[in-house]
Amino acid sequence: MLRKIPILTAKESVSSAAAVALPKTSESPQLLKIRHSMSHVMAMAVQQLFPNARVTIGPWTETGFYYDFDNPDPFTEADLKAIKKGMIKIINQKLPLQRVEVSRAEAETRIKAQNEPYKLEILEGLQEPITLYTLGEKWWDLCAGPHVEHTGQLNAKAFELESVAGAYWRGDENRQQLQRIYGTAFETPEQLSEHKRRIEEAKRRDHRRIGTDLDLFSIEDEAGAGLVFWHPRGARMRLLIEDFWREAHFAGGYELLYTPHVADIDLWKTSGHLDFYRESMFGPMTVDEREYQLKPMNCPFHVLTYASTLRSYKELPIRWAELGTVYRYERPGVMHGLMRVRGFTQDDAHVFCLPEQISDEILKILDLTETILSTFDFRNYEINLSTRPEKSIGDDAVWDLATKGLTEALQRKGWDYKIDEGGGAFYGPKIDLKIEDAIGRMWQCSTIQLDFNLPERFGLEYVAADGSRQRPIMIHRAIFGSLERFFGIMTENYAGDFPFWLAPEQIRLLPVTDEVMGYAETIQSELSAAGIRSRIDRSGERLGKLIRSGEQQKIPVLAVIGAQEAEQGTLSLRSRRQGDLGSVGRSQVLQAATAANAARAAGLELGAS
RNA sequence: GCCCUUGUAGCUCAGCGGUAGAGCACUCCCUUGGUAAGGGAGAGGUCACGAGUUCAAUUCUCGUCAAGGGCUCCA
Repeated sequence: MLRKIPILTAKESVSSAAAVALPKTSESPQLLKIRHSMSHVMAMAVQQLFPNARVTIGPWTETGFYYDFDNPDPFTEADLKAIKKGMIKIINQKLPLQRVEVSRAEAETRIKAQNEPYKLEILEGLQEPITLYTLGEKWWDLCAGPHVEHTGQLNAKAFELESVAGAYWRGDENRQQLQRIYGTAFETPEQLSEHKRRIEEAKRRDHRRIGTDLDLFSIEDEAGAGLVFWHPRGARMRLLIEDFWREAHFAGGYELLYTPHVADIDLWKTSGHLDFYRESMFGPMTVDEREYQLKPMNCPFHVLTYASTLRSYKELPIRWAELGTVYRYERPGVMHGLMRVRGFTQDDAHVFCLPEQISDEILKILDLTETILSTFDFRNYEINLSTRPEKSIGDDAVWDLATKGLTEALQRKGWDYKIDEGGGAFYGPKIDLKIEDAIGRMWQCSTIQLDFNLPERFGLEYVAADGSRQRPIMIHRAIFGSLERFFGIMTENYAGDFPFWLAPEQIRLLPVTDEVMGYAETIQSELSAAGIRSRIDRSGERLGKLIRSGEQQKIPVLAVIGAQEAEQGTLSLRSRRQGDLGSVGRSQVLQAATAANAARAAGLELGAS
């Protein structure tokens, strides 16, 4: 008999294909006009309602538009409603938008007549011809366009004002704080509702929500902002991730290090971090009249480890990795769940190698990166190669060699990449990798950076074949970046529906009656002995409730145990990803679960019984 | 750090100048129930923290801390 079970397929769990496509602004010339014009309509509506509001800039963004105002009073939610109404009125009037070319002098006269100081400042930076757009007869704005021909081409049912936020004039925090109103607009109401659906979807996946619901982690007021508490379920997942990470690194020829959490502040003077990042570091502490610093980076420690003995060229490449927890002072107001915290764990590694080894080493890193990320179902990447900036150290020959090494490795790997000319750090070129999640968002996690600076500062050497002392090339790399942040991204990618191997509780045993509790306990100890994470639901509720709780907690496999199962030595399996798996022998379940863990699989593979 | 919003039970939220409520979760009792909520009872709150106004503050004002949306920043 077929049962009606809402089944989450593997496909759905990682991607929810949308029927309505939502182009980015830059991908649709028409949408660009709509959004750009919409911001002008909004500005006009605002000035009708708030005559004291001064206009500044109002560009489109990839997902909508905004306009920054200088207004004596902050805008409220109620104001947004009124502004929206005003916009609809303007749209319905089908006002023409017309491009007008004027001389600088005329533009200046017109702006002064309207008392718009910000516009005047914008004008200073413009070159002739100066263009402005009129909206109807009374309102106009300095603008290069393009715009729709008249507001009738804007759909009054396909736009929304979304939020008010503070923003600085010209993005400079020392200048006037402005009121920014964000909005979005589409060609059709269907697109708008799809846009809203996606916002809801992102909310549903929010790792902060899931972290609380599934009891994975918390951040405690009493302890301080940006400091993460891993609860047992989250800690178990983190451990699984770390175990996998270690295994992959040993297989990739790395050795692991453990280094201290604090060290003499001189280390950070030598490394140069103190000069550059003092404001982003936790303050120093004095012990025995010596100043110590909580570590914001692991690299100096790895460098010291390298320097602890004389190295031969025969030892290179040296690959050392560490899950190193670092602390950085983040300004209040910038923390965000696990994504931006003050204490986090870098999956940091440093490779010390010869110049001619660069290409091979980078390729190995790219391979390892792919191995690790794809295990979490991140398979689409966006790669950037950043080259030498103007202000930088090291001589041209080394930069060329290094950049060539990175390029060569990317080509050998067969990955497409973009070049960010001059985007490298002052101390070396780098490769950054972004991963795409299930709903199309890009997240930068992995980074591979060459560093000519630290080996220099710490005087690192190796003895070359000819007996001379040479400076090794140093590569910094992180794959997850921050373990905390990656955990957040991964959680949102899976929407909390973790693959079988990673779930903190893999199988929940649901006894139909108390009579089968003994059998359930036997199964549970069998599973535990095999390293499979299971629990018996002892709440004593009816089966329907047990199922509901299990599904709400996103347990990958629910195993119903009744008199029938106890008698036959089976379990009735219900998988979140695979649906009803029917009645399965206990040894077969054990086998399949063990195999799934070993293979780090998303679900169980049950052979014919 | 800056702008706006918020902070009431573990979670989601209601409430209000006279000292506290709901749903879910939790505990106990009844029910032994077969694939997304069985019934009943109970416990649980310095209303974030500090100060001020007031006869009286969870409620109003100010400050602090934290969270959310942005801005700025991010080795």
